[in-house]
Amino acid sequence: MENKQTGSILPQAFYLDTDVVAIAQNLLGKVLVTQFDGIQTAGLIVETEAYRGADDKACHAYPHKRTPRTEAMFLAGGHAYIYLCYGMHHLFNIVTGPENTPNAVLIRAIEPIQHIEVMLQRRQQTQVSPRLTAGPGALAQALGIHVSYSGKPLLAHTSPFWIEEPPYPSPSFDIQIGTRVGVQYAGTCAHRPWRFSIAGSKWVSKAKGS
DNA sequence: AAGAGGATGAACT
DNA sequence: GTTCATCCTCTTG
Repeated sequence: MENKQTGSILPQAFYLDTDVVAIAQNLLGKVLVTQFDGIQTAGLIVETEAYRGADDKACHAYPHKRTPRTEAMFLAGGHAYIYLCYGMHHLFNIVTGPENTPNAVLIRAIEPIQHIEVMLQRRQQTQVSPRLTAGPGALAQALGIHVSYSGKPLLAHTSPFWIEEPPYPSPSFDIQIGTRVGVQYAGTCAHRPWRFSIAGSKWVSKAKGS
């Protein structure tokens, strides 16, 4: 029942890199923290996907297309892009690159770290298992993330969410590379190896088409 | 104004 | 492996 505050928040500079694919890899092993109603829940990022608005048909903002939904992706790196998928799942993305560069990293799975009992309650589960936080819709629900927070920054402890360095030196890991899930409509872009996960982690989602 | 489909997950057979 | 819940967004007319 303690709110650990040991990690340091990643600065905006981390998110301003124009290479969203590199950032997607660099986010593995970092800690995603959310804070709602004064209670923090957190998990280690173990699976990500990169989306690039300029030339990636799988990206909602392709090709640089502004709509009310994708507007948040045009913010500077270090903001959240959250949208509702299939009418019920809130998918959490991190905007990257300079302003007006609609790139984002989808967080697909985390390893629960903090206030797991709160996550279980939000998910209406009783047993801790990968089902708790494996998959973008699952982890968003576990962390209390809602589309109404789309466009919020991740840069301060006053934000609803942010990303920290892990509180202790994390062991080195290999990165598993694959194709993104559920983007078959994107033609050849669907074959891009832009899905990354921590090799061997049991907290990574089981994807159908990869 | 209307319709199709989606960066999913759970519960089935 | 298959079905389907559920609703917003975008495209088309």
